[in-house]
Amino acid sequence: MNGPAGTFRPRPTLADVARLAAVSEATVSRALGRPDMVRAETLKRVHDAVATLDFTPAAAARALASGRSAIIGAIVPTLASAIFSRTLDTVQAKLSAAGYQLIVATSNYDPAGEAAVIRSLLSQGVAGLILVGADRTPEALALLDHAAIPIVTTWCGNARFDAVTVNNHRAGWLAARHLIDLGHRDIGFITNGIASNDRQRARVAGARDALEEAGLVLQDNRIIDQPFTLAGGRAGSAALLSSPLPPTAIIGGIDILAIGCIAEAHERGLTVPDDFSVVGIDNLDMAAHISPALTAVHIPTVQIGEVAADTLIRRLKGWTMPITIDLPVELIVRRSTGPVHRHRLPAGIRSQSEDT
Amino acid sequence: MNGPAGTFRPRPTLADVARLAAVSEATVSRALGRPDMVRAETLKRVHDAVATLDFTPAAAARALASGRSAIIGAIVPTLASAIFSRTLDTVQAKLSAAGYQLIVATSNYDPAGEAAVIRSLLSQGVAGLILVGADRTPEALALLDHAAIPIVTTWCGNARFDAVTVNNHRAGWLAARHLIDLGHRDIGFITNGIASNDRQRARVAGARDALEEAGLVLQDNRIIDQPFTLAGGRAGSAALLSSPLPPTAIIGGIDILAIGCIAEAHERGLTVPDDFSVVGIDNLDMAAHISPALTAVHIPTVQIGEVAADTLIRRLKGWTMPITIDLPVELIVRRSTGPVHRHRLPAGIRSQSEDT
DNA sequence: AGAATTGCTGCAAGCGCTTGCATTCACGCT
DNA sequence: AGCGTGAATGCAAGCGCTTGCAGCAATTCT
Repeated sequence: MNGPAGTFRPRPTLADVARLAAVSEATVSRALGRPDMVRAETLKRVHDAVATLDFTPAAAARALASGRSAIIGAIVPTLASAIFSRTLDTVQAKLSAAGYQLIVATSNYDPAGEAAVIRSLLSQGVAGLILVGADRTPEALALLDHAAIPIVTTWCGNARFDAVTVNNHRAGWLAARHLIDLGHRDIGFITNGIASNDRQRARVAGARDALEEAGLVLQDNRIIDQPFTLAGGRAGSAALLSSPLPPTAIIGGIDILAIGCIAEAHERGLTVPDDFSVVGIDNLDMAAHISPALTAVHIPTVQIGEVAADTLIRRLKGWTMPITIDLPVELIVRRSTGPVHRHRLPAGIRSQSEDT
Repeated sequence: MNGPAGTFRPRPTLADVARLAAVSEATVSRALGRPDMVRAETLKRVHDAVATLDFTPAAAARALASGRSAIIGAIVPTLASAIFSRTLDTVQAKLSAAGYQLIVATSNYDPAGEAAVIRSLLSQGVAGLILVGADRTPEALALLDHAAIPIVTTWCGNARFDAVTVNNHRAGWLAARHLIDLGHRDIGFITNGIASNDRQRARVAGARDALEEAGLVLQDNRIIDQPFTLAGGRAGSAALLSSPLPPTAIIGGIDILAIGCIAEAHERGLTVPDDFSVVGIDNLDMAAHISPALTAVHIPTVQIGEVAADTLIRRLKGWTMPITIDLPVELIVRRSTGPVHRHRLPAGIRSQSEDT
């Protein structure tokens, strides 16, 4: 289409190589795929022919004939989030090093959309699939079960598939616990799409549990649903701060949301953590560099990608034992959290009205 | 592998559908691909059969038989940068809506690596390719020319391929010009890999030209090479600031670098823009929300993705006219730039030593 | 009414590989 | 010398689809 016209020469095929090397196609095929099956001298002839013709096997033909393909699919909610794109960067690198290609598709956090995407990746003949989370429609599950290919879910998992998980519940718990230890009694949580996002659901639940262990409670009106953007974080914190008795600390279900809170604080002339504390979950690179540096629960995204890719590759090589690998999360305390400063009614009194 | 064993049932094929619908395979194929060629009643029978068998055509077979594939490739330097992953997010969405799959691969900013990746995508039989930049090894170029598939380059381009570009030179120029207008005479530029990164090269050149138009010069020691990370931005600004007579303003070749500069300023107790001004190029979401909000040249990444995908799709539909679309860049002035404050030697005197 | 269209459908030949099986050949053994 | 053995190669049958061409009715035209 763009190349110089007239010079068109069709791609060489196996047959061309075979002819040039004076062997059968079968031998060429084996020379390429199972070199141990051909005599060294023949191998060399084939390789020479391949080189002079600049032959590259047609993946489609290979896939059709062998029933195997070298392409694996990944479905993430979005690529526009550093979280997933970082993970995919690693996945891609690992896969590519192992000779696989990566097809990526996005679901936009929509379970029904995910099912559709699964279907189309499956029809593409992917050899394996990397998915995010364990929430899935029955249709998607049926598709997956029927596919008979290795699948690994990331971030969250269940016994159905291999999984590389992270304890999201604990992430929420750590965030809340840290705040409680600092004396916070009233904590807001900005999150998104709890109904269909198991990671967020678990994080909120973790925070709630930490609070309850301390005899406190995460009121429903302290849980704010906002899009996963800085603006969402700002709007969420604005909502929280505008309540008559605002929380003294806010947890962002993801770092971006937490960073949005800090931005909103700047905008309002409030200072973090003196006016309120903020903790994020993810620990993006960014977290350490904004000011105040963000206290955050670290989610090892890069490792998730590494391990997920490794797990998939192992499966493709014949590994048969189901496996789920849980990667540790860790609280990184920085400057965005501090002890409660503002005058607040003592918790004992407030609880009268709030416990009902 | 994960599904319940024993229930294994091979994927239905065209033949199965044909049998069930009591028509020939050819008719099924046409019913699926060119419905206008099939009588309405037949069409319905086929569709029913497809539905009851839950048939999905095998992409590999289709590709092999037809010589066309529905998968297109994108090669970006990295997925770990918001810039490219945002663009890909759009590309993916557009492509998917048009019935194409997206294979992504990364080159890690390495031209030789890119050539290898191009080769493997080509052997995968991609129907089209989206590339970043116009710098390319001869090997890659040969591969591309020979491939005879539509190709669109993004960010930078040349007449060889369709391109969706952005005037990187102007981006650098705008950034520098803005600073010059504010009275800055000595400007630092943090960038990376100019040798093999045409976008950065153009941005630096743009800044240099703006300076020269004003009778100033961008000294070589004011151009700092650092990795494209926040830490790189910090290190770069640290280097610049540690010179005996530091520049009064710094341009980050990408926003991340500029944000790193601001982080470094905070760390050092300096304030931006009073102690020095900072401008970025990209205008990430983040830019508006950090403090001080970053003055930046806006690069329309989302639109680049949109337009690139559209261009490719149009080509795949038969469009034959070479096209290059240049998208506008724009300076967004925020709070990270201001007039020169610090006492500096008057430009006239300094120029004695610096002009040589 | 007969010929020429037109609209649908089927036949069958691949697309470029892989792979089970048969064949060949060179050894080493008895 | 005869034969089993194993290694290397070739033969040929697909893999699941697409598509040029032919066949056949139903129309339309003269």
